[in-house]
Amino acid sequence: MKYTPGKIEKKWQKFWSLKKVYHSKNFSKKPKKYILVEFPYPSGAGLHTGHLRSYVAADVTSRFLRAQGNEVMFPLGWDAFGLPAENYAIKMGVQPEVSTKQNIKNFKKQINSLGLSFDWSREVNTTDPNYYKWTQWIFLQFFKKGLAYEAESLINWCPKDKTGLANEEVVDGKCERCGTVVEKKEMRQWYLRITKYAQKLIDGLQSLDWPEAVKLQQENWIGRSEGAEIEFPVVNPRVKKFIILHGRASTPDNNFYPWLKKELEKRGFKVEVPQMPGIPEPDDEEQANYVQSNYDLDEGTVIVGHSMGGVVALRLLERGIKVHGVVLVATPATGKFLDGKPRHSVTKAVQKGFDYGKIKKQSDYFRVISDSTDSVVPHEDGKILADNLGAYCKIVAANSPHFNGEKEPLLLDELLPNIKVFTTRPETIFGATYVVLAPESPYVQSRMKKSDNKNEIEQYVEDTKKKNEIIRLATDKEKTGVELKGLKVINPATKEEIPVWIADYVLPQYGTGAIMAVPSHDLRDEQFAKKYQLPIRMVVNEKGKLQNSGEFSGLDFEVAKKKITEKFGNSKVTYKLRDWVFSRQRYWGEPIPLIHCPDCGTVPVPEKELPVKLPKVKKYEPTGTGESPLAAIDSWVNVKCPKCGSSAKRETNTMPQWAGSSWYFLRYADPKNKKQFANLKSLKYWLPIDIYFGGMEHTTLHLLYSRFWNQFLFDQGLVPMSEPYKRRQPHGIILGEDGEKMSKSRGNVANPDAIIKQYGADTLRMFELFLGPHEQTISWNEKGVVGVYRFLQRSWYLVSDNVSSKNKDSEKVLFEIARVIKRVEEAVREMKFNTAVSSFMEFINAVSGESISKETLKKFAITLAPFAPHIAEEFWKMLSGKGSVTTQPWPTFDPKKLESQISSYVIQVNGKFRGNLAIARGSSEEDVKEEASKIETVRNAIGALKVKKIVFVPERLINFVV
RNA sequence: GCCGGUGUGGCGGAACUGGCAUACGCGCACGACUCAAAAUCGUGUGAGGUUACCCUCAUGUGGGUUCAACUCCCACCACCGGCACCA
Repeated sequence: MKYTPGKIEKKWQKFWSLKKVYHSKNFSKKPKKYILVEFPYPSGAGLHTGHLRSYVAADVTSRFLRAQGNEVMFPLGWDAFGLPAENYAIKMGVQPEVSTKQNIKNFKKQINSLGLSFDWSREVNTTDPNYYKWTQWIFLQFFKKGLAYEAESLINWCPKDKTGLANEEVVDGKCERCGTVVEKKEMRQWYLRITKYAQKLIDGLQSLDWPEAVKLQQENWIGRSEGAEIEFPVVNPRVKKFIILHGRASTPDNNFYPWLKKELEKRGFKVEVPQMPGIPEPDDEEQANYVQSNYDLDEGTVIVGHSMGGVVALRLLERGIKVHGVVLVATPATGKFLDGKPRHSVTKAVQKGFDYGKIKKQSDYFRVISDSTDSVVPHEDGKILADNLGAYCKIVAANSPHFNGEKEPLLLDELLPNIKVFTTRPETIFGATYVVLAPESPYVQSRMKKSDNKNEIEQYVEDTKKKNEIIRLATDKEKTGVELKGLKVINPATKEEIPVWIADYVLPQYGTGAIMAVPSHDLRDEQFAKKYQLPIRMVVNEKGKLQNSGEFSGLDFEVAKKKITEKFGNSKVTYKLRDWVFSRQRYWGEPIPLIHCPDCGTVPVPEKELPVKLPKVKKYEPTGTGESPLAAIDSWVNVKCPKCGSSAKRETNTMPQWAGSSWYFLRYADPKNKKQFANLKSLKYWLPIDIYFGGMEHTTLHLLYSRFWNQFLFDQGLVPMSEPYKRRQPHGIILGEDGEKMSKSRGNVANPDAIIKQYGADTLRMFELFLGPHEQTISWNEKGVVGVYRFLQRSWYLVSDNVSSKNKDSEKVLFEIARVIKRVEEAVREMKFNTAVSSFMEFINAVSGESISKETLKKFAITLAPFAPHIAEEFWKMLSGKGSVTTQPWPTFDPKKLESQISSYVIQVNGKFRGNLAIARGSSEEDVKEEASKIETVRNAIGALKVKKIVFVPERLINFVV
């Protein structure tokens, strides 16, 4: 009988499917194992050898664990949303829905042709509305907890894919998918606040059984660094005095006034807080009179007017008083109040109006600060004032509504402009000889116009915008920058006035977007300082002791770091991780379930209306304008606000491909649930995942994102564990035969179908494992396939030649079968599948020609089944075993059979191999020594020399030292 | 630059806890079967010296520890992967 894989494999695949042998039960009494492989996106190209790496390994593991008596869940599904699927549909000129369905069908066929033991009863598909309903639902939980937010900012934009990208999707300044150089684009985008979980994501790694390399890579990506934030006050010699005008019913002793006075005085300014007349219902003119006649206001004065005090400040200027600056804090402009209570004096004062034309000329600058949480004065009033005064209006969240807190630190920032820097080396502050701002820094924007070299700065900022990420981030590039002339800051340690520069080597999104430059102890600062001839001062010597550092000189740098941080700043931890850009301007993704209402703002779609289904459209190509194709579908976009019922519009951006894959492993536990994404009881039974097989390339993408989602869901009490993946098993990349990455354009993509056709799935499976260690990168080389095929063929003859015999096992066979079971068991546990295959081959080589029993052949079939399940089933049938080989318990072996009665000793002289000795097990050192000494080669090696010492390792080795 | 990893025959690779380096497979050579070929089976296959037996040298390089090192320690080299003007 010949081995014909083509015939037997189809048959058994059908059998497994019909008998549902791989379906796993919830709440079985057996111990559970959850084995997971990364679910594929069903591309048009079909399954490739890269997929096989983890699928086959995970399949072997699953089958092995089943045989060992576990309830094993080994599911698969489809990650079918996203750019590749959409691009493929565009290319084929069909709807993504259609091509996706087709591709899934094809994939499934290929997967089944490999005999993989997936539990198809748990299949999920991210594009199925019953699935993405829950993706949307989870998104809304993020939204409700303030972890999904909308912001306008510079993001990475891929001009080819015509969509925004997350930071993780940009590799070397290029789009991770298509390799196009990304651009920076100012866009409104949805973000997930993954940065809030930065620390948790680092901490969680500790307890996981993951390869160190993977943990490290995630840790580096999150990029925690400890340092300090230090403020460098801006020099403004013209300001001598502050006068704080309190609000309508206040006194100088309440609100933030005493605190602010103290803070300003600490910095050497004169501060006055007049006790205004006429409270609680004052007259603005009367108060202005009082201030005018009792206090000196001049061009060195800054007036801080809080609420009604702001109105008085404007009145003073209207009268012709000149001051240096005016800061209006929560100052009313319309006379309307949010709480509806009347404040007649204020309304009366405001409604008289102001002569803004005149007022504007009386102060060098105006600044308006409103509180977004104000419960009295609408913050829109601030905008009105700012417009009229031509000033910059800042809307912030005050410590206490209407700035009624005892401390309002944001005010201090406004009154005393300073540049806040982040540094990991605060101990070098005495060497900070200049400060550098990122060109994108908002401070540069507001300061630029006043600068002495305005044009030069504007030009530099413009130039920076035009540079793409690659050029900007090239480290070998010569540093460039311009000085912000007319601006100086004070080094808080040395009290020196130092210059402020703008340079693109400082990045806007890290730290505070500003640095203190210490050219003596930072290479980049040094390059910059040398080019622009800025001073360089050594402050730490080679032995790590401070010098030229005032009272800190002589201290060890570690000690100084602590002390200096305490004295001049605050310790601060920053992360490189950035918030996750979560919207895409493409069609084929989950619609973001939000509605924009002109009155109510952004309103979530009510839960019972989920899923927000992706509408069917004719044109789904990207628009390129930064808007999703969905925006063009009026009938879908226009809806009623769920809160107030007025006309509103749907959010038209879709989610990135990473959304559906961020929680799919939870759905497998309870895939058909209509009321929840999965019930807690099922999750408790199955999770966490025992082994997660997948690629290294997902370490800082899917693996990080899904841990974040899971941790969030855990915090909401929706999942039972904070970490989903107990053990991670990455695999090496399979390169093409030419040693290059497999790609269609190179034409080096290996097609598994051809091998299956020629040699069968069992050969392909075992060959794939035999190629090399699972974690290692390997080149696909089909030459070796034949070796595995020969092995299966020899196994076939071994079994078929012995089925009808009544042989007994020879001693050798008993030893070999025990050995192979043991070795395979160990190999699977340690994921050394290549050596498992070797063990099988050695077994076949060793027992050919031996007398072998049916019992032993059955054991062999069960052991082989995880690797080559089809042929193993056939063996099982031939050997008249009952049922399926896949449901047989793992064979046991007698460990005593492994201990031969004869020990083979290695004989060494001076550590060099000189011969072997076969001697009865348990022989004494004396006996071994005597027998060994008789061997000629050993005698020759010892010769006339004297044996000084004998090293004896029982049952293994004897070494004569001469 | 920083952080990981890997270096073993012609090739893919194995070697437990320091104990016969090169298992297993490919390839190659020779032989058997055959009219012949393929397939299959058998034998051999690290390098050099020696026609035998045997000796010497070999696990990226140089050193060290040890009776004994692919394995442990130190220094260096090469390649692969990740991060990277991250203050």
